[in-house]
Amino acid sequence: MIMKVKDIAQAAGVNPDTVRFYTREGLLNPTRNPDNNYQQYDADDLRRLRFARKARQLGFSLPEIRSILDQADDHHSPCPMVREVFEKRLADVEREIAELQQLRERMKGALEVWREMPDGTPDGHTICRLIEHWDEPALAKETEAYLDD
Amino acid sequence: MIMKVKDIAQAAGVNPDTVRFYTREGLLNPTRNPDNNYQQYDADDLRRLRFARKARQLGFSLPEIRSILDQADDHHSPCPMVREVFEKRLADVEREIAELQQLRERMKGALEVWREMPDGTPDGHTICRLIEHWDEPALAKETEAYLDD
DNA sequence: TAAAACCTGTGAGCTACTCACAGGTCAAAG
DNA sequence: CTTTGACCTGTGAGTAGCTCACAGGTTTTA
Repeated sequence: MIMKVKDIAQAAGVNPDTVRFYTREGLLNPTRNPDNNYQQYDADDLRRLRFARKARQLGFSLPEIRSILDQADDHHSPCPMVREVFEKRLADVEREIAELQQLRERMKGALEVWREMPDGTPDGHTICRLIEHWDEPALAKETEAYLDD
Repeated sequence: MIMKVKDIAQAAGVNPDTVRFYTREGLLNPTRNPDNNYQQYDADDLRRLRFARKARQLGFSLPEIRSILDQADDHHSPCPMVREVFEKRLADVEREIAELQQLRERMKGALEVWREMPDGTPDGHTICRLIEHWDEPALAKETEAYLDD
């Protein structure tokens, strides 16, 4: 089964440019049609592409995916590494969720407060009191420790 | 009050490079010391910088912030726009949270399933069964509708 | 046979910084 | 008075993962 860029892109549900990009990045290994210089993708490439997309959904980076693919090519089992990276990613996701939830609560609180505040025209001292009266509890003591994060 | 890059950066708790970047982007309007060509920031710049940082924490983009600042310079009240963009951002954050929570559940489910799966060496048909046996319910019917998102 | 639709590679654009570089300036220490 | 170190300057590249634009070649369809 020989596929051109658009064919394999369609079969995997991605943008043809993504296929080209993954090819550039070495995740796919198409052959060449010597007649017209077109890329020729086969079933193995499709498998790799679908794998890469699934891994991306799971939060793996392209270098991680490439390294999994490379190990698989060398007949090593990449799965232990997958488990490891996966657990790290799960922790990342949990942290991201916690941060976003915190942000959401702060935004909701701000909206509450803002409901009673007038708009007001900037007067040289105030730019937008809606935002200036937003307190960010996370960033106290600004004048110190500006290189710590 | 005249401040050099490092001073204002420290006062706002940001990296000096960020100050330079914001200056390049037109968010800050320092004057020049003709003697040595150094940037001179004043209290107004500090106010703008602090405002910009707070707005960033709220999820505003730099173009949005610049437009708020510009409107404030023209003595218009930017606050109605702020309320509007803010509510959009809140909706974005809620959506992000929902997506991440979905992802987390799927990841947890996958870890459950994987606990019973052997690692297995790739055999030419299978790359990493851990990931290949991950089902993504969100992306059904891959071969159709690949341009819909 | 001509237009439409595809293919090619390369390069830029997106976001919000951060860092590196090469060279100029300035304050305190010797 | 000179040296040393810390600061300043602007520009350009790098980050992640695509996406799009461009200019030109090829294949399919009418």
